[in-house]
Amino acid sequence: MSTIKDIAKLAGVSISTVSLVLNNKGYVRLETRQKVLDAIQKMNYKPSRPARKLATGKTGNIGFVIWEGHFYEVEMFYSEVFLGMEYAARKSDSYILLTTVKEEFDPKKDLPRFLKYKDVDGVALAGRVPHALVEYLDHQCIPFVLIDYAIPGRNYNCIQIDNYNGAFRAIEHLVKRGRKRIGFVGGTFFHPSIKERYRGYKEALETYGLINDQALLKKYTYVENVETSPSIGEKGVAALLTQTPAPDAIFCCNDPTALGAIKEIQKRQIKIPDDIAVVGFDDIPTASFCTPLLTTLHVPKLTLGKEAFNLLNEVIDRPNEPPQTRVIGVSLIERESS
Amino acid sequence: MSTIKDIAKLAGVSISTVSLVLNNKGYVRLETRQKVLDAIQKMNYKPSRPARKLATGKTGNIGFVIWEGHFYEVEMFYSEVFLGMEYAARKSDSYILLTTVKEEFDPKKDLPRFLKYKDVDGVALAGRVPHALVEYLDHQCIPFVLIDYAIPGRNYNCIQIDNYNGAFRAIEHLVKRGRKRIGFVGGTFFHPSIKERYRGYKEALETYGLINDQALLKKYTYVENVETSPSIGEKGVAALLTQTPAPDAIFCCNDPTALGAIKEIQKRQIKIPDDIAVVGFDDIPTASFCTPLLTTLHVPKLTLGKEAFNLLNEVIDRPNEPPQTRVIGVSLIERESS
DNA sequence: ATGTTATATTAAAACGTTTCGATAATAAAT
DNA sequence: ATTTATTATCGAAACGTTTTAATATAACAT
Repeated sequence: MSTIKDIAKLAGVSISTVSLVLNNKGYVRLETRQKVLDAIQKMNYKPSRPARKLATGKTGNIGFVIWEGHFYEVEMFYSEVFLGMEYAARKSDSYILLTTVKEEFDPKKDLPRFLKYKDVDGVALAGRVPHALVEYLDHQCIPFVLIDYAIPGRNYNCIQIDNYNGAFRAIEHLVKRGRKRIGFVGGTFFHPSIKERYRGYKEALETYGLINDQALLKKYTYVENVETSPSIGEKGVAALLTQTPAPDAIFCCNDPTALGAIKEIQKRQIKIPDDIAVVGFDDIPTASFCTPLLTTLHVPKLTLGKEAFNLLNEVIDRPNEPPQTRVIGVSLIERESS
Repeated sequence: MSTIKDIAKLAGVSISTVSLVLNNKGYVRLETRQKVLDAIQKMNYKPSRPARKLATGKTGNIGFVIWEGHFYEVEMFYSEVFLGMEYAARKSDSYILLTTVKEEFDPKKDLPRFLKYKDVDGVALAGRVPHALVEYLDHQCIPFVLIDYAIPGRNYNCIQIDNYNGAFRAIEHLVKRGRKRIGFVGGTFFHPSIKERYRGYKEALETYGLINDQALLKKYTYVENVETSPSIGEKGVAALLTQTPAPDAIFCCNDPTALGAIKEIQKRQIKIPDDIAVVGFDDIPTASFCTPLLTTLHVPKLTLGKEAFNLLNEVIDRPNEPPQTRVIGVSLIERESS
C-alpha cells in the first residue's frame, strides 16, 4: 500500500502539498497539482481512512437506526429508504452503519454501539423509534434526522412524507370513481404519519360533502391502537362490513394493512373492486404482485433516504441552524383494486 | 473526550501499560490492572477507533454484499441474514458495511467503495453474486465467505443451506399425506441452491417409487431459466395444470415462487390443499401471513448470518487454511397449504 | 526602491493508539 | 552468591494523515 509519503517523493514535493491537492485546499500551482495527480494515478494511491479520521476528528460514518420490527417484518419499506441513503453515501466518503433497536429501549443498556463508542458523525432514524433514544441524541448534541416520524411537541430535523395530501388524493380518486361510503382502517396514531393520513381522509370527505357529522365518520372508521399490520386490515374489514350500509371503499393507512383487508374481503367472496374498492399507502413491492394489484400512494423511498442523507450532512456541518422539516411528495398509482 | 494519556495519568502508569490492559496482553500486575480499569471506568474512556485502526492496520469493518434485486424486491430473506451478522458483530468490535451490486458488474467500475479503498478486513457475499466480484476478491487475497451460494468448480469458504435434505423432507411430507403426482416449479439452476433442491425432489421421488422414468419426471417439472419470482410460480402452475393427470402437489423452489403458484391456483378456483398441495422453501415472513398459510422449510436466516460472521473472522485470522463449507440445517413447517 | 498582498511550498506538530526493545524487579535454579 | 528465567513497567517509534505557521517567491501598488 502506498502512502502519502510515496506520492510526495514520486511527485518531488512535500507531503503537505500532496495533502493540499487531495483536499482541494490552499494554493498549489497548476503544474504541481498535475504532478501530484499523476503520481496518485500511477501508484493507485488511496488515502488511509483511519489516518485521515484520526487527523480530522471526524469518523466519516453515519448511523442508521430502525426499529427491529420494521426491518425484517413484512414491510420492505425502510430497507429501501436505507438503500436510498447508501446510494447517496456512495458519492461522498461516508459509510452507513445500520443497526436495529428494540421497542423496549434503555439508553443505558441498549445504546447502539456506534453511539456508545462515538463512531458516527450523525444518525438517521427511520420510522417509529424509541423517544428515549431521540432524547439521548438531543442531549448529547449528536446531529440526527428523523425519517417518516415526528415527536409531538418537539421540533427536530426531519424528512416527512406528504401524508395529508396523499390521503386527500386517495379519497378524491375514490370519490371520482363514484364511491360514497369510504371507510378508514388503520393502526396506532402514535405514529404521526398515520394520524396525518387520517386527517387527509377526513378533510377530503368533508370537502366532498360525503361525511359531515361525527357519528357518520366514526361509523366508517376502524382504528386499533397497535402497530399497523395485515391483521389490523383483516379485523378492520370484518368490523366495517357489519355496518349498514356497508362501505363501498376502504382507505387503509398503509399497504400491509390493505393487504390484510384484501385478504379478509376475498375470504368473504366479495368482489374487489366491483363491490368494494381498496386503496393503500406506501407502494411496497408486494403491492404490485398481489391479487388484485393494489391501488396505492407511491412513496419515493429512495428519495426519502437520499434527502435524509443530505439534510443530515447539512446538520453535521452547521449544527446551530434551526431544525428543518422537508416534505417529500407522493403520487397515486391506480391499479386494479379501485 | 478522554484519551489513553488521561487514563495513564489518572492511574499513575505509562500509556503502554494502559494499552496492555486494554488489550489483555503482556504482563501487568493485578493491582495495576485494577487501577487502570478504575480510571477507565471513572473517565468513561473509549479508545479511539481510528487511532487504533491506524496503529494495527486492521480496519475493523467487514463488508456485506448483496445483489440489488435480492435486497429490496419481494424477498425478505437476505435482510434477515444481514441482521444475523449484525447481531454477531455487536459482540465483537467490527462494523458491517452493507452494499448492493448490480447484475452487470465490472470490477473496474462497479467495485464497492469499501473494496476500492480497502476499508474492510473481509467480505460476506449473500446469495447469487457476480462471479467477477468473487474472482476479484480471490485474486486480491481478500478474505471472503459466500452465503447460500457456490460457484461450480470452485471451492470457496461458504455457509450453505441444507437444500438437498430440506427438499427431500418436503417430498417425504407430501408422500405421507398421500400425494402421488408431485410437481416441481423453479427458477434458474444457475443458483446451486435451486439445483440442489431439485436434486432432493428428484431423489425423494425415486426413493418413494413415485417417478422412475425421465419422461414422467419431465412431465411434472417446470423450470424457467430466469431469476426466481412469483411470476415463475404462476407460469409454472399454468403449465403443470395442463398435464393429465394434473399434479396433486407442487413443490416450489422457494417461497416467492410458491406465493405466485398459490395465486395462480386460486385464480382457477382450485382448492388448496384439498385439490392440490403447495410447499415452499425459505419460510419468509409472508409465508405466515398469506392465505392459505404456506407449508415450507424454515431456513434459520439469523443463524446463517451469524455463522457467516464467525467463519469470516476465522478466515481473516488464518488466511491460509483450506476453504470450509458449513451446512445449516432446515426444518419443515407444516401449515395450511399441504 | 519599498512596502503590501497574493501565491506557492514546506517543516513540524498533532491526532490516539499499538508495539518493540530496554530496563528493572522478583523468583527460581544452580 | 551468581546466573537465568519470569514478571512488570515504560520510553520511544511507528501508523498516515491534516493543519498551523513559517518562509519564499511573484505581482502590484505606492
